[in-house]
Amino acid sequence: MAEKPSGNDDPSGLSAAEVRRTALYITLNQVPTGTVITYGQLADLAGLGRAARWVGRTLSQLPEGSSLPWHRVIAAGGRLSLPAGSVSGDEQRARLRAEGITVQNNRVDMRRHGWRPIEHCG
DNA sequence: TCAAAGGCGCCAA
DNA sequence: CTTGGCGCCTTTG
Repeated sequence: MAEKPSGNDDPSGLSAAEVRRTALYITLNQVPTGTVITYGQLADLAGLGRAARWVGRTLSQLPEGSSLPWHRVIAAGGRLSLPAGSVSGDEQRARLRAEGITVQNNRVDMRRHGWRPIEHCG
């Protein structure tokens, strides 16, 4: 007992980094269609605390077969972090629009599409 | 083991 | 709108 092999100490066979990344994928998968979420909130909901930066980087390094709604992840205030004109930026706008989300000037209405988990007191 | 750098979004002025 | 600073987590030597 009390063994701590440097590398992976997860009974599931997943490294700590893998678990974190998986948590992010799962949380991102929880985001319903036609809804958007911010990096900070996604990190918080994933249990990563305030690792908004880490989330942004992880999403930027997503594998080709992730099939995750990365386009639903935007910056705070409902602003798109991806610049219009870029491949991912253009695709993000197209996908959001295809889901019924109106994007104007790199801005999305969090009031209408902002994901609200259970909290309705506000 | 410890230390430092990197990278990115968030907030403020 | 632009710029600066912040703080945070991850990764590497």
